[in-house]
Formats: sequence, C-alpha cells, structure tokens
Amino acid sequence: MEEAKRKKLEDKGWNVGTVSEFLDLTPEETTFIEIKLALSRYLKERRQKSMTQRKLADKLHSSQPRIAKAENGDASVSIELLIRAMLATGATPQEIGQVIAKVG
Amino acid sequence: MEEAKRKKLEDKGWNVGTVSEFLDLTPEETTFIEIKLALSRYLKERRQKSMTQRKLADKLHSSQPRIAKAENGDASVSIELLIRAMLATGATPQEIGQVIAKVG
DNA sequence: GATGAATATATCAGATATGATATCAATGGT
DNA sequence: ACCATTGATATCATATCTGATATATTCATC
Repeated sequence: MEEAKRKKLEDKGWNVGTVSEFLDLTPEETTFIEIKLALSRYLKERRQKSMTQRKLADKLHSSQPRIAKAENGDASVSIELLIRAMLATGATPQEIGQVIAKVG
Repeated sequence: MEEAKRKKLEDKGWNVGTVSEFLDLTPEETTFIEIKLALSRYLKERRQKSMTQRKLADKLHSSQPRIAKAENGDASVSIELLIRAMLATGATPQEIGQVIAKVG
C-alpha cells in the first residue's frame, strides 16, 4: 500500500500510527479495514438514491452526524452500524454479502 | 418466529425483552440478529477444523472465553469480533460474504 | 473414575462506539 | 441577498463491547 493511501486513512482517524506501525498491519487487519471502507462507499451510494442522511438516521434511531461519518469511512464507525444502516436503506443480506465478497 | 426460538435467543442474552417488545422487532433488526448468528455458527465450524479456541484467541489478541461466546451466539459479541475472528481462521472476504448472503 | 485438555459461564474495570448537540459550509430555491 | 436544506466537523457523557481473570463443566483417554 502506498504512502498516499496511508495518509488518506490517517486523515479519517484510522489508527495506523507511524509508518513502521503501519507496516505491521497483518493482512487480516488490512482486509478488515477494506471491508469497512467497501461497506461505507456502498452505503453512501445506496442511501443517496432514496433519502437524506437525516431520514436514514431517524430510521436507525441514530444521528445525522453519525451517518456522515459512516459514509466517509470514519474509523470510529463500527461494522455493526454500517450493516444496520445498509439494512435500513433496504439492502438485502445478498447485497451486503456481495459487497464484502468483492473485497480482496 | 415461534416462541421456542424467542426463548433460545433470550437465553443467549438477546435483549428481545417481553413478548410484546419482541413482536416489535423490525424485519431489519431480525435480519441483523440472523446475520450475527450465521457468522457465529460458521465461525465455530471453521475454527474447529484447524485450531482450539485458545489458539484463535491468541491470534486475535483476545481471550478464550470471548471466542466461546462468539461461537455460541452470545449477544455481547459484536459483528466486528465475529468478522475479525473469521479472518483470523483464514476465511476470505468471499467466504464471509457468502455466509451473510445466505441469510434471509 | 481419575487426570488433563478443551470449552463454557460469571464478573468486572477499562476501552471504544454511540447518540446528542452545537456549529459551520455548501448548495439551491425564491 | 436571504433562507432553508443538506452534509461535514467537533465535543462529550453514556452505553456497549472488550480482554482479563477465576472458575466450572464437558469430554477424551487412560
């Protein structure tokens, strides 16, 4: 993974730390982050087609800022919330599975 | 969903509350729980083929009791941990995606 | 049926993710 | 230009998830 990509992750709060720490990321840890980012991107696409961030937040009993973070790949957002959000937009397990399967 | 199934969930700590509260579970909430349970079952299968709970716990920098809970569908275990555990057993995003896609 | 390894259950203090709130920027309609 | 709507950013108290620890149970194998 290139420096530019690392910088981008750090900007979003991904605790990749120093470069040397970053290099210690196991393949599993890298894959995990990639799964979250893939869900994040897909959520944004899907949500934009049908509702505002506020509307989705209300459905989820969450808040608009949290949805913004989820869609921007912020590290403080868990896969839990990403998947719950996807389901709230009407995504099926099939779709969610496909997004994850495409990673790697 | 039948009474017997509800009882089973409650035993594992799923906060489905009273029967009436349970009936208020949205389809999305139900699907979410089913995804977690599917991952849980698959994790157990997969882990048993190659290592002990302790070995997996060490790989994850987690603990054996936490793996036991993960494999038994305990409500205190997040999808985060389930997916990290799957990856630690060597599962690919493809496999994880398939398990989720099969739900519903 | 005793011994040891694997797994299950209970508890808990600390870490992390959460929703709420306030605020700002960007966009667009009037 | 003004105002309303949408999305982004910052902070924070609380709730939830975490690994650790202690202990109990199951289950082989002898």
